[in-house]
Amino acid sequence: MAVATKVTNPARLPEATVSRLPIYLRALLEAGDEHVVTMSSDVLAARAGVNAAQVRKDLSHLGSYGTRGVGYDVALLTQQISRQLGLTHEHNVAIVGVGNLGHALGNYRGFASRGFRVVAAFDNDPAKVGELVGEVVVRPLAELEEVVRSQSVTVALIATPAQGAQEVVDRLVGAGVTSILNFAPVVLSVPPQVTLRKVDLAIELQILGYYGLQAMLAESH
Amino acid sequence: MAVATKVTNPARLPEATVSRLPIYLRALLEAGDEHVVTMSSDVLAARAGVNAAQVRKDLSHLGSYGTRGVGYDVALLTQQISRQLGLTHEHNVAIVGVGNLGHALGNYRGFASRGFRVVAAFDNDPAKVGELVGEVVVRPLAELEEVVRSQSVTVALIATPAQGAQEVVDRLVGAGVTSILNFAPVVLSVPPQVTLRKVDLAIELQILGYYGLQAMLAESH
DNA sequence: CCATGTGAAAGCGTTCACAGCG
DNA sequence: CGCTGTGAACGCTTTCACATGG
Repeated sequence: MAVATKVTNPARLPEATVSRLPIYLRALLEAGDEHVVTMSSDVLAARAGVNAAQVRKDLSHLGSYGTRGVGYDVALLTQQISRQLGLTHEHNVAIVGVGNLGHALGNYRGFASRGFRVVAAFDNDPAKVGELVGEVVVRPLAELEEVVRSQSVTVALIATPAQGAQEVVDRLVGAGVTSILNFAPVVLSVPPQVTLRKVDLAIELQILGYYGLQAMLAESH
Repeated sequence: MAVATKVTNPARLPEATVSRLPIYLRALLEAGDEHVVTMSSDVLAARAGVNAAQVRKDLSHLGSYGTRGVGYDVALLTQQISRQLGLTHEHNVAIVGVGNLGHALGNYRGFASRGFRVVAAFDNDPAKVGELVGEVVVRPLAELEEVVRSQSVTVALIATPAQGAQEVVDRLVGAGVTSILNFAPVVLSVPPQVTLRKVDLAIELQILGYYGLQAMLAESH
């Protein structure tokens, strides 16, 4: 009934599509660097490591940015995906927990490239306060709310031990953070309007362990 | 037609189930530490952050290890999941690429706990060769095949820059590695008998960016 | 009586196959 | 003619609802 607006329609994308858009974007940026002007779904699929039909279906959700018989304009598609992902906006990031991982995150190149900027780091160990991680000075956890608010932090990376993590998350959310990436080996809860994703090395290894075992068993008939 | 053997049947588990077993396992280990003897699917679900029906369906794939009217025996279920995940086997791990991330991986506690042991680290920067990462000495990439074979490495963590990664993977696979966890921001190819999983910070951030943007748009009607 | 284990239903995601358009 | 965009088919995952059994 309702006539859907077409190109400017901010319709929700399927989750699976959202999770692949950054892969397409990376492939397109690399292609752009190589001065590739146009790309078919076949080629993009090969570069992204997925099926060509999947690429077309995913991209069709963004609108109609391809040309039949030709392919997709690399520059145009790059721009459309960037816009959808909100990479045109700036995201201020805080790192909580400055152990080995926190340091690695702070020094990671690839934030700045696409609109993410680390503006604060926190740790509850007084010995670490004052250290430099990436380009910011480590502050005590007590200053978390104040800094999150004053620096307009919307994204947080949790690199604390498991035990303190839920409390940290509650405080971050209370101070206005809306997106959280959790590296701590613990299940965290957030209110529904906050997005929480996790990166868990131990879990990934155990999954690899399962398939490794299956391969061994298959090998020995 | 074929009569399926029951408990000892090493049937393939659904992928989605495999990816949740490590979460259940962690919850069960924590419960064990708290001297919890028995757990219902409701409680386990709450601790794992999933739906109770999901827990029961997942666990039903392992066999029938619950007691109706009571719940699951924590010790028994812990043991069954560990066995399924191959955690009773030892997995020798190599880290390739010893930058910030490689160091963080090398120092990560949580390998040893469940059958994974870092036995080698490699880097092609001569300045890094000889450094200590975790408990192993960094070796030059030239020694990769020799060490993978002599140390029976089956699992590799790729923490190199994007450009060298595919070549490293090819060499690892050639030398007998069967499971790879890729941290480099690039799409890698492996033969079908090798399991490849990826952890990609830039992609995770961009996904967060999408949902963060959606939340902002929703907020302003 | 209570919680498991499981068919059945509903929901998503992927892949196919081809109509349609440049 | 070639490649996109898409309806339809298929398969996997989640959730429901309840029969089953300790």
